[in-house]
Amino acid sequence: MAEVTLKDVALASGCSIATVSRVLAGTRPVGAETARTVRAAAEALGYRPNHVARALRSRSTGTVGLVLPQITNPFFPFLVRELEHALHAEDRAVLLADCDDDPVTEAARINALLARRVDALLLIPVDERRSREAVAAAAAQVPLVLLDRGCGPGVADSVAVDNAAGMALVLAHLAATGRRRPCFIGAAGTASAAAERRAAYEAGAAALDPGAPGRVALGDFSVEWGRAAVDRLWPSRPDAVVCANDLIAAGALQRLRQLGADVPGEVAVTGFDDIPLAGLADPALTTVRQPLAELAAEAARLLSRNPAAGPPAARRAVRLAPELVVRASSAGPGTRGGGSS
Amino acid sequence: MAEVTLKDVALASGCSIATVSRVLAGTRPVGAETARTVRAAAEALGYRPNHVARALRSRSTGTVGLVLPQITNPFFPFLVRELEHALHAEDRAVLLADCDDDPVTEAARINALLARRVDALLLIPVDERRSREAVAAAAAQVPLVLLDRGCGPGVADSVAVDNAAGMALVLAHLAATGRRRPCFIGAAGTASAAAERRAAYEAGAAALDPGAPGRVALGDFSVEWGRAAVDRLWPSRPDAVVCANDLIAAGALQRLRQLGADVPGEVAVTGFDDIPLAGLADPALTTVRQPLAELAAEAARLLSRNPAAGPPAARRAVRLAPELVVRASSAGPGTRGGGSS
DNA sequence: ATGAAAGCGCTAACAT
DNA sequence: ATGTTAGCGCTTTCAT
Repeated sequence: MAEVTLKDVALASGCSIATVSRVLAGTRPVGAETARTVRAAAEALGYRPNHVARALRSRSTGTVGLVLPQITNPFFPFLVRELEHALHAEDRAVLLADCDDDPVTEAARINALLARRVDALLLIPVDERRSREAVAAAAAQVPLVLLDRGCGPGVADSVAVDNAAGMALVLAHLAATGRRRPCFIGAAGTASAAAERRAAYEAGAAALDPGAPGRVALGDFSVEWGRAAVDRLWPSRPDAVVCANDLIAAGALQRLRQLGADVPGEVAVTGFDDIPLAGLADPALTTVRQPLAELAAEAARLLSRNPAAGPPAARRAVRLAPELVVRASSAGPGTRGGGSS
Repeated sequence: MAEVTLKDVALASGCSIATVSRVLAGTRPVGAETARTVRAAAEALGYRPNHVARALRSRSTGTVGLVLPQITNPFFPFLVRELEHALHAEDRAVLLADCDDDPVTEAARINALLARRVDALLLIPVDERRSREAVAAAAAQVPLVLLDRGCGPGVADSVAVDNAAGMALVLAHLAATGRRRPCFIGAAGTASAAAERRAAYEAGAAALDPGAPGRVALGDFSVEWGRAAVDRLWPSRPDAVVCANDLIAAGALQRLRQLGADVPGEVAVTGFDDIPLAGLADPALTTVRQPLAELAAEAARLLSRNPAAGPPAARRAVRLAPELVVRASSAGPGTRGGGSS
């Protein structure tokens, strides 16, 4: 039951602990014969390397911190899963921190992870502005990649979906299916997803209808806000309700139904993100699917970029193309009632 | 930019590193005067303890592993959030592992966390039987608490909701609102949530209707299964569809609506867990709410139980009482149409 | 109350 | 290719 250490393996295999270390860590060339002996001894004794000691000596914990605003936001668990798999695949462990959507908690969590000597930080900032200081400080200490949301220019590398492209897909689809009076339910604030989707709507919708950019209601990314916003926008009788994410769209859908509106016959509803809820809504939500696995892979790749080579490499801002998922909530106006897809 | 160590603080404050350690870790009595000086020096230099070195020396990483079947199961993120907060509150960090619902991956993840020297393991087993071996082996090495699902008798301490009590609440509610022909859509397998909810339904429903225990369909905990199961059970015209969790209930609701059934007028539908989807469904789902914060707190408490005291303390199996949340999907049969609650 | 010194288990120079 | 020797930064005896 006592811990088996390198020393034990060295004793058992009749060579020095340095050699054993080299064999087991594969760090230097080693005699084929010795290697076999050592591995056998390690196996026999049930040796398990002590990552803590290794980390202290090598100054690398093999651990990355994952900091996110709220794990309960239904969009994040999928991202977390992909990240966890991508990282474990290269033998890095994931220290998880949930910030409760609060920049102060976020700063505390970042510090806690830094104190634990994470090799790198993967971070979805709580707030574009209020997270900046803590994020910039952290980025000065370890490689840091921003995910999904930005945090001001030049703070760190970032990976996100191309929000503008996604919104353009939605608007093109609505135009192609004959919608002419769109409106937009978005989120206030400067978070990149909120701002970019809003800006893209305003830019794209003007081509459809000069009045469209005016039909905008801004709140937060919640179901409740989706419901409330419909009360503000429905009186202007839009034929499409473009929502900044699926939660808002779910709320909008619910409220429209309560008001007796015919979706999609009278009015189309679209979301963004393609969380599971989108497929379950009635009618099922047309939405924009984020390339989660690719986002995760790209983030992991960015983390592994050797930061020591050459001058402080320019920040990268990777944007990945999303995909439109057409479901019943935006079926052509002629198609009354819609079916589930 | 170089790391500030205890030695630097000792030099700056003119005392030994041992004293500094004692001041900063609050481990032993120390002169008030010295303490002040040391703290000032630490502050001035921006000293940050190195948890890795501390862990190597003290044989405690201050880290607990959280192993779960699938973070994308919508029930888990809430539990994860509560656990994260409970643990960070006592300065423990959380290493997250997602098992992709696969016992083999689960075993690998457990080993990875053990190699990282987690102080303890919080684990939601993938499978009652197939997880047992790996879990038992892990429990022999570190304190381990099972969450939400069991893993055979006596393997480890466990914390879960009282599934039988929850199901009894549902059946009592249905009986009180005049339902007489319930049926049950559950999950096959031996996972405790599946088995206990199923058994409780069968026990409780027999009192309502001798034929009820026969109207049971067993699949998995998914929306798809909920949909499919309705096709099997609806022909027998139940007046209540009791589901083993909210995902199943969401699927059942959707399919019933497609078949033109009137919920709740003609048939009530109930879920279990109270995930956010439950409130969003139409009609909103009557369900059983798990006391998540209490479950998390209890799990954290169990982890902190000093395992070194006395004989290997008997395993604890803590069961917490759930709460019935009545919504529109089970409004009395007379109340046609229901409103959103 | 404080200091000196010995490691925790490992990797990385430096020898050989 | 292998062994020897220093530590990584900290906590913890053991002295004083």
